[in-house]
Amino acid sequence: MGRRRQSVTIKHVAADAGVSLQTVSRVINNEPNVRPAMKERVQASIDKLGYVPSIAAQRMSGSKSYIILAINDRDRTIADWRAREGRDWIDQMLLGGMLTCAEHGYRMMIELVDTHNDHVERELGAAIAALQPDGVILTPPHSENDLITGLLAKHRIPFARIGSTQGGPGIAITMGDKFNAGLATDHLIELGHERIGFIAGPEEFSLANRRIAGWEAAMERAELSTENLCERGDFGFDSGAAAAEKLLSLAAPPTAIIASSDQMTLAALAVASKRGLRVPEDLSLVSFDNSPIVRFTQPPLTAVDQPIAATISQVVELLIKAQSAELPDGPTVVPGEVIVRSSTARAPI
Amino acid sequence: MGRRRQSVTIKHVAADAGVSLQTVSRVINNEPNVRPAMKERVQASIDKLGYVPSIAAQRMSGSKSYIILAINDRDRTIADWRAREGRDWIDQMLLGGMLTCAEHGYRMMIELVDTHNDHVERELGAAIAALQPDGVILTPPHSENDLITGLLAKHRIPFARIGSTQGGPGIAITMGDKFNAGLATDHLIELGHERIGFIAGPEEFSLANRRIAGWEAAMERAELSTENLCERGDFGFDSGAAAAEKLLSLAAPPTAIIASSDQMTLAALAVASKRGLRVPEDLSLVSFDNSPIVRFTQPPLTAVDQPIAATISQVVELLIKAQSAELPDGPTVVPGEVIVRSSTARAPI
DNA sequence: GTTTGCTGCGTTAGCGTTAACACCCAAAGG
DNA sequence: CCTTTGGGTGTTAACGCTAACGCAGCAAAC
Repeated sequence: MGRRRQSVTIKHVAADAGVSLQTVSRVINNEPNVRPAMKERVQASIDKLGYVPSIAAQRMSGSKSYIILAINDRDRTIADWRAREGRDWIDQMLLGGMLTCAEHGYRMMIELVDTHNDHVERELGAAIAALQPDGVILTPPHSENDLITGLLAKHRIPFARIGSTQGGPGIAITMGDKFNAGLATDHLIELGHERIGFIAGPEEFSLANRRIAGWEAAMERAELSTENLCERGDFGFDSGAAAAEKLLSLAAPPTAIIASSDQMTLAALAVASKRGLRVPEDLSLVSFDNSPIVRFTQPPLTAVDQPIAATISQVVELLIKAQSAELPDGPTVVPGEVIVRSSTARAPI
Repeated sequence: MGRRRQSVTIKHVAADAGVSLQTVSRVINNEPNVRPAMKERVQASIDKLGYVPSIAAQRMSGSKSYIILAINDRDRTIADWRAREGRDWIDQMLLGGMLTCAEHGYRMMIELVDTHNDHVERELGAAIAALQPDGVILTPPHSENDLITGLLAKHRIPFARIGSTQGGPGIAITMGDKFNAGLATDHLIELGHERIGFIAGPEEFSLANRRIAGWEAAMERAELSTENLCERGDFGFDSGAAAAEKLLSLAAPPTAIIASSDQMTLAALAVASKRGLRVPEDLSLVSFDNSPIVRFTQPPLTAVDQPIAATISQVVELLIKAQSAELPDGPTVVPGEVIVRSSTARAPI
């Protein structure tokens, strides 16, 4: 196999236009101090030859890499995949991110990293060194891993922490978990519910706690008790079932339950049906995530839509800007909304 | 902004180990003719300094780019995304591909390209010139676009055509559409069905035609008629509903329907329920794709599982091998299987 | 004892691009 | 008229890595 070379390089363009390499480079990068006539001439040669700069070479000579790296948890991703459970986090992220990247001439790459691994730092370090991205997007639970954020800060790479409200380096952006949980709770309160259960996510996800806070605040505003009404799960089906069992076994069981993931809500639905409870007549359910599956359950679920794509899209814009300008200071919040379907109704009398 | 340099380069390692750059390079690339003692010494320095080669530089010096590029249709991807309809093609592809890439030290990148655009060639050309991938994966309908395959062949980049049985350059691999359709049909025949309808995909997808062929062959083997029993859709809900209406309005309506996508099957389910037909007592349904949603419908759908992840995984392996060895000649077929759930039952008497 | 061949390293010359600087020329200022 | 300024362009030297070749040293073959 012979060495495979780039077919048409900046040299060819320069030769064709009869100018120096640097002038072509200037045109490519839209730099000032090029006469319009010259610019046009070079551009004509570029178009004629179908020249596209090699990002590898661009990166080599010290400029940007035009790559935004999104870090996801490998274990969780693989688990989701095997289960084919339809948590479409990656899909949403990929699209929101990729389209926005493309608009700015960037590309997005996904890297799966093990969270529960001793050498997260090593794995991530390898990825950054190999790819030299211009920006990094951290998804939960990586977004609050100090080792990772420290590493990125040290390398001076702009990065964003999705789903984190903590201060510190990097852009913090959340999907308004507290606000959204409040929305869901208010929706149920308006329907006359007074005992509203909450199935939260695991403690290691700070968003889980923020959602609890939102639910509690809404309950407090309405002067309703939250005693015993909060259980934790791990976002998966089984844990959701266990939590729902507990809540529905209470002496005064809730007439509505908000669960922090579609899977857990599905579990609650199954438990309710097993216990002979009709949804929504006897029990109202509100889900979180609004992934595709909730439209096809019986009944279709009222759900809080998490604006993943919009969030990632905004993050990408911020990261690209971050290279020239300074980052915004406080955490950014992208609010979601409640999509009302048929799993919520007026509270039973 | 100062020029951002790679923190630890091959030079540092060479200096630390007291050897030449080339020797370090040889160790990195596992080349022969390095004494074990030397190799160990260099490796120790690499580990100590936490060195990782820059893929940009590797690519520059004429070696591989360690990037596999997956081309998807932008329009369709965006449409799926907007609709949140849970077609998890990208998810599956990403995972099957990324994990296998990672095993071999490669990375997978996704590129969204407009099919119905005049400048597909330009867009794709730009992507390969910029990225210089070691291999390209073409998904339908790109896989049968001669402009694209021609371009790749010209650039001598190994590529795979997913879902294409056509001969020609590149690796052809399909998910056994004909075989799988036969499986689905046989399943229904075994249950005693004699009038089995088929809702196919659009003609521009050759897999749609192969599925029809599989269905027809199975029907023929069982000496059953296929007359009027095949309708086309575009894989989406509405077209599926229209097709189901037609089939169920026949003088002798089918007792079972196979639809070529989950969305179309969902539509058939809705149409059946509107017409007062019970599934599976009055009408059996078999779906294609087995995406997450089919487990949560009422009843859960019997579906042909398309082994997307496994297929992409295998393709990646082939592409990586293709760089050194020659490609396999004929088209490869990865068979799927029928996942039996509750939407199929014995034919009504 | 010379030739041949192989192993195990080092040296050099790029790969395609941009940063940094050098240069020329015209217009402005003294 | 001579300087200064700065816009427009070319030249050179990296960037981090690998291919290609060079050159010892040693063993087997003639």
